[in-house]
Amino acid sequence: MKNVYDVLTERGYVEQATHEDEIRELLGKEPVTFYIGFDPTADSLHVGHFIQVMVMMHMQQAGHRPIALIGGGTAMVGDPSGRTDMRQMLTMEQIRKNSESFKKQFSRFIDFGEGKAIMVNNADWLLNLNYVEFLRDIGRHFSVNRMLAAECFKNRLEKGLSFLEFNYMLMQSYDFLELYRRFNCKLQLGGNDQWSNIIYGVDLIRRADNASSYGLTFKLLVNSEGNKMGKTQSGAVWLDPEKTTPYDFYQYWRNVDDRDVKNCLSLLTFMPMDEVNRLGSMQGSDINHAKEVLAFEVTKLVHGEDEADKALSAARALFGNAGDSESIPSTEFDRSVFDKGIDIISLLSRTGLIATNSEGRRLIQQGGVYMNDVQLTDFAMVVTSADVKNGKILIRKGKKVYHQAVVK
RNA sequence: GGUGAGGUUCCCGAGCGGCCAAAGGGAACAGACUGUAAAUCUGUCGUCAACGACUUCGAAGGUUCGAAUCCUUCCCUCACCA
Repeated sequence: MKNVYDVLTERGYVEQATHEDEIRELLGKEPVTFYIGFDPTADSLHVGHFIQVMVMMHMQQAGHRPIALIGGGTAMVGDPSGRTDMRQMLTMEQIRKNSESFKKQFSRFIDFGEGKAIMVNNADWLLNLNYVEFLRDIGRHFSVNRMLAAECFKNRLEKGLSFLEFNYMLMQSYDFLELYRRFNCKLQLGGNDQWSNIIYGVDLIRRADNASSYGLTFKLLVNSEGNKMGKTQSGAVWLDPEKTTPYDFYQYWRNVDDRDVKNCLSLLTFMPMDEVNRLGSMQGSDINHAKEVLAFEVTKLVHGEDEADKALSAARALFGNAGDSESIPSTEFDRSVFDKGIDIISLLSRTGLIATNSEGRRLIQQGGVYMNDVQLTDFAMVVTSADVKNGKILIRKGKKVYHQAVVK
């Protein structure tokens, strides 16, 4: 069997490693317990987290034991890495709720059965630390001079960094030490923005327990222009179907830039690499096929095959002419609404396609709204039962945002 | 605690008594072109019962016919000093 380190490298996950050769050797010869931390700063994981989860899945498949660490304690502080300003502080209650959501989502991807994986929350050990004790045991191993030189604080030194956040690094390092002691966890993985935090953890384990540990970071999911992927006008692309519908999720991947297709296939699906290479190197409009595969595969992983099928089918119905349009996002309306008639602006507003009435008028004036594939020109028009086709009205905003009003 | 510089519409950033719903850029949205791609071009981009009205320039008061612009107090940020 192929060494998982080589798999991760080949697929393009790996960015930096503390000890490349040792890690590779270790992963090749024995099951290794490793961890990745996730701070519950929102009520759902998003695609940025998903790439980390993918790594965990690869590792678990190779026989290693993942620890999914939920940062209930560290979220109280907030990681300053790569940020230009301080995070909004979360309340205990929010963090607790978010942690619960994370927990559920992890269980969908990772097998937590009998010793195969562990889920922990660092709130369990961080929240009850004694300040002075912590400073004496842990704090003494940290050099402020070195910390200030760390990449992750760089722009914060210009913009301002509170002592609260400055401590984040110590807490994360302490997590690693704690997991090393509890579970013999010798390897910490993370996004490349975590590099500083990780190497200080490795350092701490050496200083405190005189033991070796390792760190490995992964590429962040960025597009060909270097911008973080997984952001849309309406926020992040979430894994929670309530927050990002499977259809929208599918569409996000269906619409990636040509140049990102290969990278996404390799990072976000389990497709064999020769297939990834074949699809990723398609040229011209052929690459649309590869995008369809990408969207389908990622949606399948996250939402299951049923949802992926539905999304694929809906997309084909709307953009081609095959497939059925069942699972296009929809809003239900009472029959009486159309019997009476409803002005188009209110209709758009109730479907959530527009945020304000002005936006709706503008859209129509610009020719950006279609009803049953007919471009609208009059924003004062009234929609009635006569416009209902087969119990629904298909509304299109712009070129590719579809919504249907379903009559109940 | 002292001194200095600041807080402007999603972001960056001009404006410093009327011509300001506020330049410019970015993001975003729509149109054209396309392949549900990119690039490019055009338009839009506070709200509303919309040729007008209303609410915005950290907060609250005040001066003025008139304030984002001046004054007072307060809150916050940054820099240097302590």
